Amino acid sequence: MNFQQLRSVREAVRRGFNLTEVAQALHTSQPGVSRQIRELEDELGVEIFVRAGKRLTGLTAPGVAVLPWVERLLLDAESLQRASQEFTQGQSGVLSVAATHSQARYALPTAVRDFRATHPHVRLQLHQGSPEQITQMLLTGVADIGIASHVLAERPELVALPCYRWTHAVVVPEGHALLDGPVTLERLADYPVITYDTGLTGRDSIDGAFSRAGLKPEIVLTAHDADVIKTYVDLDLGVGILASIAMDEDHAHPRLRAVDARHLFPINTTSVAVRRGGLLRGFAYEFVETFASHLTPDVVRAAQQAPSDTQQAPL
Amino acid sequence: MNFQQLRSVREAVRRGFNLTEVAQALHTSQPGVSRQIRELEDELGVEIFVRAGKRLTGLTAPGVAVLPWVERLLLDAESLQRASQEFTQGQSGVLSVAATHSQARYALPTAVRDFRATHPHVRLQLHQGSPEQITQMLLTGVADIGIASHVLAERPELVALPCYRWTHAVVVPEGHALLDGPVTLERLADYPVITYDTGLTGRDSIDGAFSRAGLKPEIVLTAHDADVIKTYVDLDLGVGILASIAMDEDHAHPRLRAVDARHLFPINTTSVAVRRGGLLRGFAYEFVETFASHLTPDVVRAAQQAPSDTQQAPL
DNA sequence: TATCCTTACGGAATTCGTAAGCATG
DNA sequence: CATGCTTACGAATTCCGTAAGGATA
Repeated sequence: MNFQQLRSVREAVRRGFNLTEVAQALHTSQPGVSRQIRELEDELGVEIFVRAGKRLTGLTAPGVAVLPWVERLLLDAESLQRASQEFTQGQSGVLSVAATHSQARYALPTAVRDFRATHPHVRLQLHQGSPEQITQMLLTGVADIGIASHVLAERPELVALPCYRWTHAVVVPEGHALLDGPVTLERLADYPVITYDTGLTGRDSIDGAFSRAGLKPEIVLTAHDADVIKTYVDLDLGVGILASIAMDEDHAHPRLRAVDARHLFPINTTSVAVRRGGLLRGFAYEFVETFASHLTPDVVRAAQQAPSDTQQAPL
Repeated sequence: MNFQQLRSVREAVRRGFNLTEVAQALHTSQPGVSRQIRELEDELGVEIFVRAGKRLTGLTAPGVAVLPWVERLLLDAESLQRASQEFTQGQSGVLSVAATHSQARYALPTAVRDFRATHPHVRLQLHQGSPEQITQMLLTGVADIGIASHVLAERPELVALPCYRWTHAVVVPEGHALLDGPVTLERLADYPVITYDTGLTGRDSIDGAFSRAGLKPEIVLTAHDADVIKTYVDLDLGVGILASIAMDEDHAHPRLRAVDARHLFPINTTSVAVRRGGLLRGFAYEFVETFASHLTPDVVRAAQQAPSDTQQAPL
């Protein structure tokens, strides 16, 4: 068993069982990949891939059993390398962070600014994606840190640590009738609503609040991000419901007014997620601490070991 | 990076940095081992071992950081092989169980008998040891399953699952004065006591009960196991305190009488421990189930993944 | 001086890429 | 017939063990 064999298997699965592609990705020849896979299969004594004639079409039962271990071994090998890079490269290297739009646009900028000031030699990579994409980036090792307001760690391979809590705000054009008197769910439901797509930025908690109140608001537009919502509220298409952080002093809008809606919708929690059992470079832990000061390197490392629910760090 | 390099590093640490020994253990030449280590160090860019001239004397700081990952990679590689053996070897293979004397002598025999009947092609290896030795055997991969009445899983690399609860019994020769009337801690403390060594078979809970009652019994003999205790009680050296399972119908003694002491000492728990995150052969899970029927394969596997304290299975 | 690690060297085994073969959609 | 995996083969590389060298307790 060697790592090239494992890499070949992992890439073969990732690239839809096309060994020609795998060869390109691994910078080697196609017969080479074919051999690596065959050799591993021989050594283990099982067929990992289903072969339809001379074409790979899927995973066999043993393949399914073996694959998680292949991926784990390769991720662990990276952790080992990171462990030594800590000593060779000091405070330099690459840090890859995946976040949803809301986080990247409103929560992360100050953390990124501060981090770049304290860690000038770290190349920071930011990837935007849906919660599912972020999960995937963490699992494949594309990203080291994931940040989203959605539960990321439904997978045992990941640990999520709560960072901060936030609430929604209602946004209307200046002089809107809703501004006269207190905002209630009932009054809100009288207007067309503009808010996030399902699964994004606390949309679930918005739906939940309305349905618990027996209300069915007319949702006229769903968007990926607060900027789009604000744009259409400005065009008077409806009333916006978005994360209040998107309307704070730094992101005020000349013609729009925000009303705090924490009394209407449940509190949401933004979490940082990392691979369970993995190792990150020291500065990765420092980035998390910059983003959420209570998530010190020790806290995050302990959560990654996580014998019990240590990951429930206090907010 | 390759597995032979990792094996060389691991063995070098285990064998006290003597590469000549390592070479013998790995069935290779000593210069070979030397090279493997040097190559890994070159690739990682760090020195793993402290060299005093031409002699290895210890681990460097990077070495300490890297070693856990080396061990984890090698254990994972074994898990991968086990995953495929499940398909090649079916219900045959080797199962290594480590247990304390008490467990091996009184609790395990029926499980072993039943397991051998249902799994005739599994070669069962039993290792006796102290709780610390059992922990070590699990960590190094010598044993797959550990059984002890002592907390084994103080280490994050292990998961412990409670199997059954048990209490102590007081053992005296036939006609002993203690048999007249109820047994209390106070009356017990009037006699010389024979019981287990510190750290073994609930000795801690015995000490605790006496000290809470403000009593200091005279302990005239401490033993590793119940058989020794019974022998000396029979010689009238004192009053025995041992696990009640050692005096049940199957292990009754012609001249000795047991008195239940569950009202005197705290309840003890015997646990099964396995490596967290590891994979065992199917029959290993079945052995655990044979030993403790509520610890089904699914329960144990879930505990090994253990995002939270799922390992607290009901008794 | 005995033990133990490193360096040097040569043969053997492995590895890998090119080219040809063949099955599938 | 274009795509894609396997087999075949030869060259290059890597690997590994023996033998010699040097350092330490």
